[in-house]
Amino acid sequence: MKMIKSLRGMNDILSEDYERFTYFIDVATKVAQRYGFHFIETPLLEETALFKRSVGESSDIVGKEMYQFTDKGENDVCLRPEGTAGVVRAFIQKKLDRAGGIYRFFYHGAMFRYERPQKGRLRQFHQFGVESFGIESVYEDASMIMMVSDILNELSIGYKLQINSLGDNNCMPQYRDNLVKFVKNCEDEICSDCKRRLETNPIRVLDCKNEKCQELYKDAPKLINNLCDNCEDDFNKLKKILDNNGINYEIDTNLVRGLDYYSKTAFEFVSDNIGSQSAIAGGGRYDRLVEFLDGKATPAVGFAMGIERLMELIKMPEKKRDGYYIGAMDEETIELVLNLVQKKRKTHKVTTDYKAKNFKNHIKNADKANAKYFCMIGSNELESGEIKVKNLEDKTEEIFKVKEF
RNA sequence: GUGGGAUUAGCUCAGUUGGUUAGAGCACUGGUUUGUGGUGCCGGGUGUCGCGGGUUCGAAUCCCGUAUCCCACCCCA
Repeated sequence: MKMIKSLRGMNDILSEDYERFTYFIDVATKVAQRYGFHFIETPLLEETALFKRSVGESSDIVGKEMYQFTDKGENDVCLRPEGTAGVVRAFIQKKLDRAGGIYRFFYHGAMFRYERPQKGRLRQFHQFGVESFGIESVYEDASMIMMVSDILNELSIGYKLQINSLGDNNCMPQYRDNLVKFVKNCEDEICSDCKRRLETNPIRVLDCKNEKCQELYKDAPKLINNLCDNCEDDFNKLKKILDNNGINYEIDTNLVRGLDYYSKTAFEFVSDNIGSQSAIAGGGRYDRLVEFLDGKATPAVGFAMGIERLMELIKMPEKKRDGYYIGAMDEETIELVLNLVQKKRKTHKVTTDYKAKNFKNHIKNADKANAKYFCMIGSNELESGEIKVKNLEDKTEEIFKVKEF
């Protein structure tokens, strides 16, 4: 019979990986809560229309790169490819846009994209993200960047921060036209990918990997030099806040977003240590998305980080010995041992072995289990009613009465 | 979707121009030094050589297909 394996690009997370995984979630959760964010859980499955509308019909994304299917009720549904759309939908559905005020959410969970897998790029992967609603001020953008920085610092992950401004309705469309005009002038020389981008998503020519194209675009207009007053003002403020808080960054005029609802602040944290899929966190302002999804216009900003990519970069804190190991030396003491184990488990981590073994074997087990305290029960202990408990860290021993242990 | 590399023990990997019975380290496991630790010693599974075909007297080795992983591109919400 053929062995059943997990689907392509879908991994199990266990043992060491799981420890790293939960360690990341714990740290990120703690930091997000310090910034005043609250957990939100949204469904893994949503109506396809939600993503169609938020992402737009433009590129390959819809249909080609989403897990889309018709369910038994004939609904066109989709496994969520990202977290923002669902959170925004929930925000609108709970009428928080009408209620007014400030709402800050964080989430983490599985996302699904039907792509060809690479390292740090799976079909089922996990993201941690936050979304903030109701704040127009660029200070929120800045504090979001600082939040990511805090998380990465606590995990001892090195990074580079890149920022850019995407402009808004006033300046972006005009800039796009100018860029298209510029690129059309050298259309004969650009690569075939860029020719296609010119039609589908012109801004994306800016981060083309072809060296020849980059050479051609060297003198292309830069959005950063064509921002309207409001956008420029905010971008300057952002830089100032980051400077004031000792956050290093570089301005990457080629850092772009494909989708229409993004505006103003865009940022990305990248690592040198994980190959071409180097972005470990990305975010920005999306003041238009709530309205796109039929809510009342609400300014918003958020970010998401890919947990699998971060996992290989996390430096775990040193493991400490923890809990007890209790072993039986003779057949007749096994029952007593198991009683003590159960009693102790009300308050501590306890490992044991169901077989009577000699001292060496037990202490080996204790060591493997990374126990902090070690005790053994044999005929001697049965007679005296006393047991020795050894601290495996500092090698001291203490004697307890069995009843009081 | 496009191009390239890989797949042998639980893990990391050897494996001769195709030749008889398939290798190391670690891990695992049994015994043992008869009560104080990451040991020592003796022994042991370590295996459909990714899967399916083909060539051959004979395939881990050569050929074709396929799956998965890795690398780069596309895309990146």
